[in-house]
Amino acid sequence: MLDIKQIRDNLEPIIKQLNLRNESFDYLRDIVKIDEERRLAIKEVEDLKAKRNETSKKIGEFKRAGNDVSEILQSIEADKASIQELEQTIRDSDKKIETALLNTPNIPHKDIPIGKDENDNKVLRHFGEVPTFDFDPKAHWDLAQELDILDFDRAAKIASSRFVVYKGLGARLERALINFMMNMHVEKHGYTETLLPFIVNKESMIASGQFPKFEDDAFKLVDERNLYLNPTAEVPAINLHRNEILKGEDLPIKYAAFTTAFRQEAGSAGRDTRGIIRLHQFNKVELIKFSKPEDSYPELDKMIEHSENVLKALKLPYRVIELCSGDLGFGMAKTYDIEVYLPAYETYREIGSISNAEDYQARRGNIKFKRDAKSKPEFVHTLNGSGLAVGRTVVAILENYQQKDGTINIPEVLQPYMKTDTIK
RNA sequence: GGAGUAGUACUCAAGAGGCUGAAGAGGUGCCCCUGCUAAGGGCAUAGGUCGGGGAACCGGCGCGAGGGUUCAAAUCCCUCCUACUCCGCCA
Repeated sequence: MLDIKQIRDNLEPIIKQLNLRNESFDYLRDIVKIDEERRLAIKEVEDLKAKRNETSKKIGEFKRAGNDVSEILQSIEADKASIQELEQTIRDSDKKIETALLNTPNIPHKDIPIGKDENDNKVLRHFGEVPTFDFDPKAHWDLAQELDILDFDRAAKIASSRFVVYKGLGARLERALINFMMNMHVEKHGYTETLLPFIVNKESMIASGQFPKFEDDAFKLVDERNLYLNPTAEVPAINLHRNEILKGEDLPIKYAAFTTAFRQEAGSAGRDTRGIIRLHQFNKVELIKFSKPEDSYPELDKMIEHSENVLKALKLPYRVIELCSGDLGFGMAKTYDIEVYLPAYETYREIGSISNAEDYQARRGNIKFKRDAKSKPEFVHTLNGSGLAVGRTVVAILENYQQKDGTINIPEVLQPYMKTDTIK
């Protein structure tokens, strides 16, 4: 959420910067007007309340002394209605401002590329060699079918389309990757291991920025409690510290979280219908940090390095992209995508995304810190990054490590986890 | 799922509508006292947020959360959340 005070003081620059997202945020001008009226009403009602408090005190004193209070009572009778009326006005304004702000995305960082859509994203760097094959490389779904390690038909029978059953060494590869990634981030990169709820409530979805804008993407439980299937570990992890004031000395706080993610893929009907690139359920290892504002960009750089290290260890070719203003996610100020090369697609596909939300989620979730015991609480900055999407990593391994005979070599670092060097 | 109890500041805890933004204790901090330590004594210790103001400061809200009754609510009423105990079910 953006700060209404900041908007108040920098209205035009903020609108200008937000408009780089290729939407119009001119409505913020009206919001600022409502905010002005609201503050006038607050001043008025608080003065009335101060008067009422004083009068009430006096009534107490009079009664104890046994004096008549009817005259005093009469003197504030009219105020009661005014207070109620003003409070209603304030409530209405609050609601309008809150709704607008909850639906307003984060301000893009001033240094990110300006652009319309993903075509304007900026490629920052490449790693690894795109593999060359002396045969026609197959798509992962064909490889998987021949190896009998993925089963889409039975998954559809059990659940629906966009689910998969992993089988045999396919299942073990998924599990190996989860363990490998978690171990790396915990042991080498110093993140604290967490295992979080896979179901989250509405407050958590709002704080992390999924709601109210993207309710259609979530799986809602049929239940009066407003519970949803976790769409990304970012949601439960960010909410670990919702409504908390952290100690400055504890920052940055770094969590690594494996979760299964559930998504409706509402706007993606017909896209990536084959294979396991886009499923309703997939596994992901996620990195989350809570940092001091001044540290968040250096921490972002470290985080992207941590994500890249996974692909480097697996020896998978990838590139790093900086998202332009038009492609930037709702709650983020700056995002890097990591895209892995997929031979069957003859292109790079997203396998991870690393972002700095600055204080946007912190403000929604009321996550603060104190520099020391005496100082005023400030909002933290929150960062999240994939470390990585496990299913897509399986795709990348199957496709990049495939052999002419349809078998798959296992990357060296995974062999201890797989207890084999080939899937055949 | 049933039946019950409870949620007050860092912790424990008092609290029957006005004198309670909250007794008391512990803890913590500073000081005094002793050669050092222990013990003892004194003082301090509600945060947070919103509004006004250049600021000092003033004011609103606040006793799990949200509503309500009242001139006035920690205290009365309603809804919800959480924790605990017992029973039932269960990996």
